[in-house]
Amino acid sequence: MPNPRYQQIWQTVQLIPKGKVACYGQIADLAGLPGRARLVGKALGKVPKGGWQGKAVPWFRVINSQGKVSFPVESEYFVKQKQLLQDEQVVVLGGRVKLKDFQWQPDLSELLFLLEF
DNA sequence: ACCTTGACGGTTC
DNA sequence: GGAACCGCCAAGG
Repeated sequence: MPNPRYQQIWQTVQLIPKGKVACYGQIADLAGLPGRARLVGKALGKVPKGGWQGKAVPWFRVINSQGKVSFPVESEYFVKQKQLLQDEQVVVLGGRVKLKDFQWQPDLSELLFLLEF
């Protein structure tokens, strides 16, 4: 079994709606791990293929606080992430997403609803 | 127990 | 914007 903190992070990432993105730090906060953005990065690097508990983990919807994709532009993963985002109408220019337009901003009622399970 | 390593973040220039 | 710098801290070796 994976580290429980990783599970917590994966589950939080699963809440990001299609067509939206979130930052590492934002996920850390929502997961109850404030200040541990880097841990989120580590956890995403260890997402099991095939998802977690039967659901896919949309790792590609997580970018850094500057709105940039956190992979070297020439890397395979950079291309893949960009592709997956664009497939759901998220605009990626120069490796960057306009957070102002695409960042997930759950309101309180939404969070309470999502945590109902 | 010690050390290195991060898919990071905020501040500052 | 972007680069340098420093803080952060659990995981894994």
